[in-house]
Amino acid sequence: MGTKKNYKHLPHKTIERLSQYRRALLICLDNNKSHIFSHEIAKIQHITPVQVRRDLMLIGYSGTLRKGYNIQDLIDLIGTIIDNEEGLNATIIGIGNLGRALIKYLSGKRHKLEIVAGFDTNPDKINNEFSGIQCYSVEQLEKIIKDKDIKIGIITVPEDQTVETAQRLVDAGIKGILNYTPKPVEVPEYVYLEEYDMITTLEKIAFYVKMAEDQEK
Amino acid sequence: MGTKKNYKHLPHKTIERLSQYRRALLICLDNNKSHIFSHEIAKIQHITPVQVRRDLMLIGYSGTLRKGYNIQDLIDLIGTIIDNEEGLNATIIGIGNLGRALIKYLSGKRHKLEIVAGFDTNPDKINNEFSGIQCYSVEQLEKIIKDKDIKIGIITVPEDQTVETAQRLVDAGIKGILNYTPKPVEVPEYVYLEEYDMITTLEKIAFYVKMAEDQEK
DNA sequence: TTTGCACTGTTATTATTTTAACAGTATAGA
DNA sequence: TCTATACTGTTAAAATAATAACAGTGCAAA
Ligand SMILES: NC(=O)c1ccc[n+]([C@@H]2O[C@H](COP(=O)([O-])OP(=O)(O)OC[C@H]3O[C@@H](n4cnc5c(N)ncnc54)[C@H](O)[C@@H]3O)[C@@H](O)[C@H]2O)c1
Ligand SMILES: NC(=O)c1ccc[n+]([C@@H]2O[C@H](COP(=O)([O-])OP(=O)(O)OC[C@H]3O[C@@H](n4cnc5c(N)ncnc54)[C@H](O)[C@@H]3O)[C@@H](O)[C@H]2O)c1
Repeated sequence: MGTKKNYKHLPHKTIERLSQYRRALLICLDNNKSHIFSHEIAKIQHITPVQVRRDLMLIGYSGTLRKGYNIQDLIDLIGTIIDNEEGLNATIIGIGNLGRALIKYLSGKRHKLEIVAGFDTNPDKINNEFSGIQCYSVEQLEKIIKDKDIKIGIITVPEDQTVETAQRLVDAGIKGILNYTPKPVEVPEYVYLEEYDMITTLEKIAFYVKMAEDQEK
Repeated sequence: MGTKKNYKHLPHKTIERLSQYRRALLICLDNNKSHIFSHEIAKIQHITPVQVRRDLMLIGYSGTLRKGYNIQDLIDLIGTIIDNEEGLNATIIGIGNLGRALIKYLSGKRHKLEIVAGFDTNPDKINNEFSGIQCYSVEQLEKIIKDKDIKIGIITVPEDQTVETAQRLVDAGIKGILNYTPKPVEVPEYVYLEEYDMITTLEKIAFYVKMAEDQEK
């Protein structure tokens, strides 16, 4: 057993929750709190206190009895686990409605995970800034990904441009892709891919709303 | 054992995948295909053929040996499971960048799950249409939710308006909420809640990209 | 007309994730 | 100083989800 934990074996769901815990903790910190109980975190995240404690156990963090967890320490520890020490650069391809919403939301939020460029094909967008992020022509995609050492690409182009865009990102050496278009993409196994489609979430909600209604009858 | 399946006990993950299968199938239908194999569906969704077959088994659908599954039939069956027969109306609160992206994406896509109204506080938005959807003043929220029988609310207001918005939706009788703001909300147990924050997804990607890099060394 | 193949459908097994149970302990108050 | 309380940390059990194993079957080619 070395001193360095192997966070490699943390459950996927724990990784997701750690990110969520940190966001909640940052808000608590703003409210001038120094400590927080597992049941308080749990309430915010709609989960059980046990699950919170178990996650924290897995990352080897200990709180103080009757005081709870030190918020700043926990934020820092979560940072050492999920952040890349040197930081990780990301880019958004397609500066339309969705792309702009995401840029605006992310810009300046995370210093270890920064949007450092946007790309578009529309001349009206190219060479303009959006929420402080420069938009480049897609023609420069490969060059700028290399120059700025961009590792993560977020795809928000029109559906019919998705496959080509993903391929170019992969070829340019990107390591992670977040695809928000409804067109699923294929990537080599060494590229980490996540896809999100709101319709899945909405239809899931619709299903459970329907189930609840059927129950009533 | 009645004739009607009790889809109530379908795994949550299966529900999500059914929605995804249907989206993929609709695309295949456009391409003039009549049948599809489990391994074809699997490829699109980045899962295994076994998982596809298992999901279809759970909903009681049988394909044809050596021909695969009838696409139209499967689409219809998935519809009877996840759609509400009479349709389900939804609304988006906050017609900013994100709200507009979502409205545009959803409008006209699903006839059983329709966005029938938008709400905003900004006079420039109110009484205008966005992708064919009328935007109303939030002052009319309760009235229009009742009049139009809206069951699902999508929240895309500024963060500091989230809690109040959610409360009003609940009070107005909404049954499902999809919260896209970074502020977690609390709702009664009879309201089905989903929250999505891109930062979770991005930080998860960052984590696995980092892990992959550490591996290389 | 038989054999191999390429599929589906189902059961069995394993892995992952959540929940429960409970032991341990510092603090506050009697 | 003792005891109840309100927490944390850990192990055990249960629930959920994914994977594997394999039986069944009809077509196609020989
Ligand atoms: N996953 C979801 O929940 C979700 C929600 C809404 C929209 N979407 C999808 O996101 C995508 C963007 O939606 P939007 O509303 O922002 O659309 P949009 O039309 O407003 O934006 C698309 C942008 O991409 C640019 N573009 C076009 N081709 C390009 C290329 N080859 N390279 C780079 N940029 C290019 C366009 O100039 C435009 O600025 C669409 O595919 C849409 O279906 C997904
Ligand atoms: N979950 C995610 O991944 C994600 C991504 C991007 C943005 N966001 C969040 O989504 C929200 C919207 O982002 P945006 O970029 O569209 O912001 P925006 O400022 O462009 O839009 C917000 C809209 O809400 C309206 N509004 C303000 N108060 C309101 C109220 N009380 N009721 C109804 N409407 C009201 C505003 O007039 C505006 O039109 C923000 O909270 C943002 O943080 C989430």
